[in-house]
Order: sequence, then C-alpha cells, then structure tokens
Amino acid sequence: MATRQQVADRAGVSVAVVSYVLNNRKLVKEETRQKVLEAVRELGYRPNLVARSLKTKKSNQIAVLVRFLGNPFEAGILLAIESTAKASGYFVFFQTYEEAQEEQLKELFMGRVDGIILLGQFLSSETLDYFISRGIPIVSITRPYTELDDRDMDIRSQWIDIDWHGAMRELVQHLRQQGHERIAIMADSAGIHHYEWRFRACIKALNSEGLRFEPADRLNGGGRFEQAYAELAQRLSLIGSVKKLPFTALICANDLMAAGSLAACRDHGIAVPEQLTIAGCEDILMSAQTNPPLTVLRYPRPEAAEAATRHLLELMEGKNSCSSSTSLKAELVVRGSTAP
Amino acid sequence: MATRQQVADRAGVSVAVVSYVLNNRKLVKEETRQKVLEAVRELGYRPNLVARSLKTKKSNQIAVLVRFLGNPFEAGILLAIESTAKASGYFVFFQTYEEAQEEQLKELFMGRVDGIILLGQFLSSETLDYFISRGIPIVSITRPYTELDDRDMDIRSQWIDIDWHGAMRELVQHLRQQGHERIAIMADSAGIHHYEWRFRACIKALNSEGLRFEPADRLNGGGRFEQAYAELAQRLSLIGSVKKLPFTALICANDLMAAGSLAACRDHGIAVPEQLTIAGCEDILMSAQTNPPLTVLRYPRPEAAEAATRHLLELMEGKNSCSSSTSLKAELVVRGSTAP
DNA sequence: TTGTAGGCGTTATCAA
DNA sequence: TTGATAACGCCTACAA
Repeated sequence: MATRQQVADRAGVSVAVVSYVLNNRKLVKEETRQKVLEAVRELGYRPNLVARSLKTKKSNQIAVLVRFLGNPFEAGILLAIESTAKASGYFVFFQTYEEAQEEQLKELFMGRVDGIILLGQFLSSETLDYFISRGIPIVSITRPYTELDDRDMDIRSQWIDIDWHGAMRELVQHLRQQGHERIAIMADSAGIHHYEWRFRACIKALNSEGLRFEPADRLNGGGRFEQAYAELAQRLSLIGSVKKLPFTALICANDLMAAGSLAACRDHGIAVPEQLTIAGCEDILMSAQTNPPLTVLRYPRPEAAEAATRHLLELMEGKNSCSSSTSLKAELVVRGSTAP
Repeated sequence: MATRQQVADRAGVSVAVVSYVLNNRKLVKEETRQKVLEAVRELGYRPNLVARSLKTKKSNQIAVLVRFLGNPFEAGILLAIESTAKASGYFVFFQTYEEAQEEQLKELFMGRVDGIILLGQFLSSETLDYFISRGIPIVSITRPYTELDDRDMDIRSQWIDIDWHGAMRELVQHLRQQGHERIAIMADSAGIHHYEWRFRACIKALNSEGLRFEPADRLNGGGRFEQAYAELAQRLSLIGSVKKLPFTALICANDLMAAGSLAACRDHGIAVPEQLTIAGCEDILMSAQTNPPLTVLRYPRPEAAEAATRHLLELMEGKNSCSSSTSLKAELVVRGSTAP
C-alpha cells in the first residue's frame, strides 16, 4: 500500500509538496504538481484516512443510533440522513443501540465520530454532556422522552419532531366527524420512549376537542406489529362473542402497531372501520397496502432527516445555530381504515 | 481529552505500563495496575481508536453497501449483519451505493474498513481485486449478476444466496397445482442486477416443469413498488375492457414488486387470485398484510446475513475457509394471492 | 516554491 | 516489571 513518502520519492519531491498538491493548495508550481499527480496515479496512491483523522482530529464520520432497524419508518429516515451527510463529505455509521449501554458507546465512539444522530433513541443527560463537552454534537429525530427533567434535557438535546398536538387534533377532529366519541390509544408503555409524546399529545387533543380519555383505553403495543396484534387480540377475546369494545376508534402511535391491530381485527372477525376504526402515525409504505388501507398522520421523513442532518453538520462546524429544536407539520392522510 | 501520556504521568508510570494494563497483560504488578486503573478512572480516559487503528492497521469497521435502504428486505438483513459483527467487536458502516462510483469508494474506504459486505450490489472485478489484494475481503449477500464472465467473477466474489432453482421449482409446482400454465415474471430489466438470477432460475423451473416461457411475459418492475404498479397498470390498460391477460400467474422477483402489482390489480378491478395470481420472492413483513396476502418464497434473511458476516469475519482473520459460496433454502409460504 | 521536522495517540520492541 | 523510543501516515508551521 503506497504511502505519501513513496509518492514523494517517485516524484522527486518532499512529502509536504505531495500534501500541498493533494489538498489543492495553489502554491505549487504547475510542473511539480503534474509530476506529483503522475506519481499518485502510477502508484495508485490514496491517502490513509485514519492517519489523516489522527492528525486533524476529524473523523468525518457521524453515528446514527437506532433501536430497531426493522421498522420501515427508520429505514427511510436513515436513507435521507445518509445522502445528506454524504453530500457534505461525511460517512454514516449506524448502530442499533439498546439502552444502558452508554459506557460502551463512549468507548466505541472515541475519536471516531464527529457527531451523533439519535433516531428514536434516548441518552442520559450525563452521556449527552460527555459527548457535547468533547465537541461532538447530538441531534435527535423524534423528541426524546423522559419523565423527570424535561426542561433540563431539552437544553442539552436538540431535536426534530412533529408538532404532535396539532397533528393529533386534526386526526381527532376527523374521527369526531365520523361520529367517534370514545377513542383508545395504543403506545409503548414499557419504559421511556418517544411515543410517549405522541400519546400525551393525543390525550391533549382529545381534551381540546371536548372528549375524555379513559385510562383503561390505553393499549400497549410495544411499538411492534406482533405485540400490537397480541394486545388487541387479547382484548378482543376477552369481550367474546359480544364483539363490542368500549371504544370505537383506536389511534396507534406508529403504523406497525396499527397494522398489527388491523390484523388482529381481521382474525377476530371485527370489521374495520365499521366496528373499529384504526389510525396510525407515520405513513410507511405498507400502510397504504393493508386491508383496508390505513388512515395516518404522515411523518415528513425526508424533511425531518435532512433538517436534522443539516443541523448537526452546522453544529459540527461550530455554527451556533440559534434554533435549538424544530417542529414539523404532519399531514393527515385519510384512507379506508377510518372512512368507509 | 485525556491521552495515554497523561494517564501515565498521573499514575507515575510510563505509557508502556498503561498499555499493558489496558491490554490486560498479566506482567504488571498488581499494585501498579491499581494505580493505573485509578488514574484512568479519574481522568475518564478512553483509548483513541483512530490512533490505535493507525498503529495496528485494523479499523474494526466493516462496510455494507446497499443500493436502496427503503426496501424492508435489506433493512432486516442489515440488522442481522450488525448484530453479528458487533458480537465480534466490529462496527458496521453502511453506505448506499450507486454503481460507477467505485473510485470514490476506494478513496473513502482507504484505511478505514477491514471488510466489505455487498447487499444486492455489484462491483467490477477490477474493484474486487483492488480490495482483496489489499487484504480487505468481500462477501456478497445475493449472488452478483454479470452477463459476461460469470466464472471469472465467481472466483473472486464469495456470495450467499438462495438456491433459486430449487425454490422456484417449488413455487411453479404450486402454481401448476392451481391450474396455471402460462406464468409471467417480473424482474428488473434495467442493467445488471441480481434479480436476474431469480429470473433465470424461474425460467429454468418453468422448463423443468414442462412449461414454456414467452419472452413477452417478462415484465419490468424495476425492483420498486411504484414501477411495478406502473408496469402492470400499463398492461392492464392496454387490454382494456377485455380484462384478459395472456398469462394467469405472475411471479415477481421481489415482494415490493408483487405488492405493487397487487395494487395495480386492485385499482383496475382485477381480482387476485381469481383473474391473476401473484407471488413474491422474499417475504417482507408487509407481504402478509396485503389484500390478499402474498404467497412468497421466504428468504431466510437472518441466516443469510449471519452466514455472510461470519464468513467475512473468518476471511478477515485470515482463515481460508474453503467454502466459497453458499446456497440456502427458501421456504414456500402459501397465502391468499395464489390460493383462494 | 519547496523541504524539514515535530506531533497526533497508539503499539511494540528492546533494554534496563 | 518497567521505561525509552521508534514507528504508523499525515498535516503544517517554519525554514530555506
């Protein structure tokens, strides 16, 4: 593997000159420049990025932390992150991450990462501080949820998310128009999760629209298709042959759970939307293809991903963009699962 | 950011000793060891991985090249790759990649990557040589397709894929049992793509089963939902009110295309499976949720991903595993789109 | 316009 | 058991 020294020798110049040429400094005589370029070509030389990183203290890599890549929602976002980052010469480095591995994270990222994007993830404020104080900014897609020090966290973490309250209001209004008065919500009740914001926004929206939320109407779908299926199936088998749920509509904090609920209804002979109306919150590709297709709030994924990445890049370049966190607007997409 | 030198100073030893402690060599006196560990803790020291890489010439990073991450098929595989790699202390570094960027690739991977996994991708044999000769092994998930020097490529590239002929035969047998005699195939005819293997295997299977394939029955769905929709929609609008396609069954080289075809049928009033029977080739989550649900060949994704990653790790560790390429078995999953 | 040399944080060899 | 010290490949003052 050719090194800079070899290129220099071959071109009959010093390593510095090779560097100058490769970094496009104009102070090199054209003739010398050509000699160097030729030597580079002949040797098939390429700079060693690791050595460069060591010197410049820039890795040109950004890490993306995802919990579960199997969710198409996240895959789509990843794509947009990557293309935005690549356009600025950065590499994306993704990692599925489970909570409580923050120490490991610090170890693994040491010197290797210039910035971090959280994708539906949560880091302790201590860890956030750790990275930020080392000049490694962090931006989150979806607002991280924490029960305790909301305000404290929000100072540190910069996030991009939907204006869930506005979006949920629109959805609830739509459901009311269809005559629904009692609406259930399915989220992920296991631990801290950003779906909690969607859940809360939904309750707030119900209240804004003059509806009450019954705590018993909170379902736990664990964010997954299978769990959602199991949860609703269980409720359905409880009510037995009566086929009458206490609620007539169900809002799911993500589309996979909505699809799982749909499947449970199908298998238990519950007609959607006639007997139960179901809506999701992301609009993944699958959601338009279920039977019936799902009404959803469409999460503007490319926009969110691009905004987050740009924001991160700015922070990495030391620009103190004043805007800390951003809310985007979701679009209500009405399909057969709520409107016959 | 603490360095090894600082730790050494604080502990009153030399950097070498710090290294010994950190790398768990037992030749250090226990007392000294404790001093060092304390200094490490106090300073919050963590080794700089970039510096380590420079010295050891190992990055502990593997790159995964994907074309389109939006396909759930690939997302699932990525997940399995990542967890297998992580278990061996490797980082996964994924990159969406379009052909004809091989030079850029070499640049970007220089010194930074120990191994490469191709996910439905294709690299020229020149590029393969480039990496392999530099000790960077390459393994492909899905067998790369090339029109010309099959044999030549196969020597260099190691791949994991389905035994498509066997799988297609099973599928065709199933379709015959349903009474189908004329079967169309949808693949991606734009350029070189691994779907071509599925396509060819399918034709071979048709022949094995005594059926003929009409060249006119090759559809081009471009590998995507939308394109598949458009392609079939066009055929359907051509036949107009007759509602009679020359073929009665359609095998799609991937599930997204099958789902797109399904959607086209729905929007054009074609009943599936009565008027047209449709099958896919991967079994992504969505495929069980369409209406009707799709019959598919299930690609054993976790197995394939794990096998590929393990193979790569072995190659990286210099083990010349004799097995070059592997074929896995796909399972036929019969659902409503072929069996009423 | 080009060359020299120090340093980035590790690892590892060789003495002490 | 420990300590110097030379790489690893690149960048960049500073000197020539």
